[in-house]
Amino acid sequence: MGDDEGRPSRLAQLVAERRAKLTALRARGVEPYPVEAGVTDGLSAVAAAFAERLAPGEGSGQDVAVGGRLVARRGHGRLAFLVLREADAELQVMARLDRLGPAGMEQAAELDTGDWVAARGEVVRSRRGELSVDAAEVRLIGKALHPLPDKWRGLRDVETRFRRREVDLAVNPEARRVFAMRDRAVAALRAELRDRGYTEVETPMLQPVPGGAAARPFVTHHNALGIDLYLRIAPELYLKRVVAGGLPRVYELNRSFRNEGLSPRHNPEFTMLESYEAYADYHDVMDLTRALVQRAAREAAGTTTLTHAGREVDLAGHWPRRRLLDLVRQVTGHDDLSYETPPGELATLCRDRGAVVRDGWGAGKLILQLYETLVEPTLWQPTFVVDYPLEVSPLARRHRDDPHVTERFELVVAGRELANAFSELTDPDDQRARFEAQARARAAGDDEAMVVDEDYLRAMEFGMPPMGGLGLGVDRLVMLLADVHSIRDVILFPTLRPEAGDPGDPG
RNA sequence: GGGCCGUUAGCUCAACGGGUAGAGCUCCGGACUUUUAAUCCGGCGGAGCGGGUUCGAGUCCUGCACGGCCUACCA
Repeated sequence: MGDDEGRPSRLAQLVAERRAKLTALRARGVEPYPVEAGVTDGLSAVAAAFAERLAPGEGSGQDVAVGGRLVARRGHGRLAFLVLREADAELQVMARLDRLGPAGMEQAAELDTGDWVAARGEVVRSRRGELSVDAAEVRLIGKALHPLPDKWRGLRDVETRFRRREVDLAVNPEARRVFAMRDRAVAALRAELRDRGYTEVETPMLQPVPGGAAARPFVTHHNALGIDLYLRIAPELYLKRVVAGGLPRVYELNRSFRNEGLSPRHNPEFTMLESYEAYADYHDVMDLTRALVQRAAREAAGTTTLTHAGREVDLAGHWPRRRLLDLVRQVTGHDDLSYETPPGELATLCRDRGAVVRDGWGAGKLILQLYETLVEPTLWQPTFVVDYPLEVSPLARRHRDDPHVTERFELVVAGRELANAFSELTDPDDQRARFEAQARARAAGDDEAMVVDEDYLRAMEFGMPPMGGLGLGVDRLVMLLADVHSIRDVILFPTLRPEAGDPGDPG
């Protein structure tokens, strides 16, 4: 495109100019992609070490060797200022003819923004007070063939930001902020679990029977074994087998995969924290969940009082625990609703209130539907919604006082589910009956219903301790903490359709 | 999957009732030894792809591609 009549596009011209420089360098025996950089000092370390030192115009007498991406250049004839950036740190390099000589100055002048550059020299403060390296040597260590986006306004186009995250990270501080926050949040979750004596484990992502959640899986194929395998939709069943094996506290923080539609809140691969603790019940897990989220907030955002979508979210203190049925009774004004209310009556109520209904749904599913439609979006401050209907909770233990519900909770913050947890079902006969009910639903056309997992049932038959389990959506937690509203902003390389055109052409 | 909206130079943005598109950054050439969105002078570069209507389409209609938002399923 734009390439007809032999007239190169602007981009092609820019790339050609940079390629010409690269060719000229090689002709002079200079390698534009050397194996070693000679960088011994980090930009941020140098900036920090001299932050409070040196008066304008003063030299330190100390040499450093730094590296970074050239993000700005200000030439003054016999003097040039080069700005190097490494992550969020920037440092100015002064290239002076006096110091570098004609050949060195020429090399510095040939650099383009975007190039990776190493500079060695004395740390000084410029006359205008900017910390600088008075370069004795400036060296190209990685030539950029493509121009950087606008140095002031960065890269705005959302599609390009996701497709070329390297450019987004290079020029948009906001992108770096979000992923730095993600790192701190994940580290905080691991630290809290470690402090509580949890063991981090890794269980199969390739599973012969996809279990642990209600979702459609991705299917793949193993050539040597000649079998289909599924990318896991949850690690749950394997983790519970590890607890059955005698590790009392385990967790896994890693990817799961669900073959569902994409949205600002759903990516086909997403990161979930799942933890299981022997001798704990769902009340204990609520305490754990609150500790995890509060610690992640403190260590990633620096506070438990967040702003999200322009509204305050206060994660401090204790969080209310509300029974799901009570919330539905309250929002509908029907105080007599129960899991024994005839499904036909509930279906009518659903339709009246704009909730989607399908044939064959029982009271539990219908009440859940009312909750999800009418209540969940309105819960802004952190709330534990407890005691979910039995029929929609095939892996959760029956409630000790109420046969219609399970000891299950979801944590809702900012109108969204952040975690899902329960007192785990440990009775193999009950589990078999639940699987069979799921299998019947599956046979009736529910392709998200679970299948009977005999390996898992046999593991249960060896005996499981009572345990509490947790699933926490890590991407959504980061969205909450970072105050971003698309899951694609917290996943480095979100799933996108391939670009049109030759897929082998690197743009 | 369905609905609505978007796509102008490498990047960030304009303009106009349908009449042949303009700026900043980047880049190239020149000046400049203390700038920091450096400055000054000169220069290169453009309508996602394909049809249609029209004397004439970036602008109107339409098909496709990709994206965004809403919706459906889920975390």
